[in-house]
Amino acid sequence: MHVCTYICFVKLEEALKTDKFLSQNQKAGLNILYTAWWLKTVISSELKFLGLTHEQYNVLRILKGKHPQQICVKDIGSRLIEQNSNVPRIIDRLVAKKLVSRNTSILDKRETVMTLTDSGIEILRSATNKMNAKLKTIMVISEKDAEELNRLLERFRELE
Amino acid sequence: MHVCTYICFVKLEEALKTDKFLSQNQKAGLNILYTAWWLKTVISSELKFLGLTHEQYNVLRILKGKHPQQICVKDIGSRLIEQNSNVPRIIDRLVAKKLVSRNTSILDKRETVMTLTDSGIEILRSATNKMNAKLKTIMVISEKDAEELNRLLERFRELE
DNA sequence: ATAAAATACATGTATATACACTCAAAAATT
DNA sequence: AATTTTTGAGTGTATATACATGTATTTTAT
Repeated sequence: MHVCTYICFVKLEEALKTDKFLSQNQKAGLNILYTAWWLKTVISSELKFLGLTHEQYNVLRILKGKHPQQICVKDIGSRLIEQNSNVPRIIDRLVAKKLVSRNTSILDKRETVMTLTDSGIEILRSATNKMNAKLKTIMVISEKDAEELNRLLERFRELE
Repeated sequence: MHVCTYICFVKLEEALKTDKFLSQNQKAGLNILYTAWWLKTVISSELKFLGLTHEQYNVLRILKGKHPQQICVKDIGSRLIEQNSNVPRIIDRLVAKKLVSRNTSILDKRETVMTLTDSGIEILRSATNKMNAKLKTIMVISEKDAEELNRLLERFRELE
């Protein structure tokens, strides 16, 4: 039994203590959920030392993508993986840590627009360095396999 | 642009509003996270009508697997996909709904053991029927593709 | 120009996650 | 047998998710 630093089991059967899967299809569903959980755990664990959560890091990265332009709450939300994320509250925490500045938009007063502060840029740089180094050690499948994996995941999400 | 009932984008580029991926490997990571989120959303949406959450459903299924034997908190936890789940509190809600009965183990008084109640069995039957019907309509890749997907996901989790 | 509808965000509630800490019971050590 | 260590569960806190509702602003329709 191979237990890695993050209590990761390579075999799904070992992770879930069962080998009763109705089909390869059902097993794939569970496998996707488990792999996502494992990946989130690894990522969160790296970010913890910087006092950031996974979602806070994702929001900072989205802000970086537009920097120095401002970006509104709705546009941040539409770029997040978990599309039901409550962006205003994630921003609350980033503002409290002075990593992000928040203002009402002049063009449309309904909108709240955000930009990274200097310390936001700085902490994001550290986080990204740490993350890239870590991901290099854990995501080790070949580009060809990764391409096939992407193809199958998109097919998995297709309906009918 | 194909938007399904669950605001699902088949193409990751559309889901995340970006096509700047550093590598197929990095894209695969995001793709796994997005697919897992989508699958959880579909599952949760089916269960909502029965007043169950995804995690409550998983715990009920684990209890069913042992029924009529009892199972302790630790063993439930070790069978859950999200291995940091706070099992006592999930159980709290199932006990409050009278779907599960909870007792201190006689053999080891540190352990708390659970079994399904009759209404627990009943609601799980409805939930499983609903879920299987739904999953049949959304998980439509071939068994051969699913097998390849499982192989690649396990390879993805390998280290070195 | 005014009223109605839509949009953007904030906020409230329930549940879950992640993790630290406490306490009782059991197991291991002396 | 007494003490120490480990284990299993419960609890507290911060954050996030999911979703409903409220409010101000903008857009559309009349």
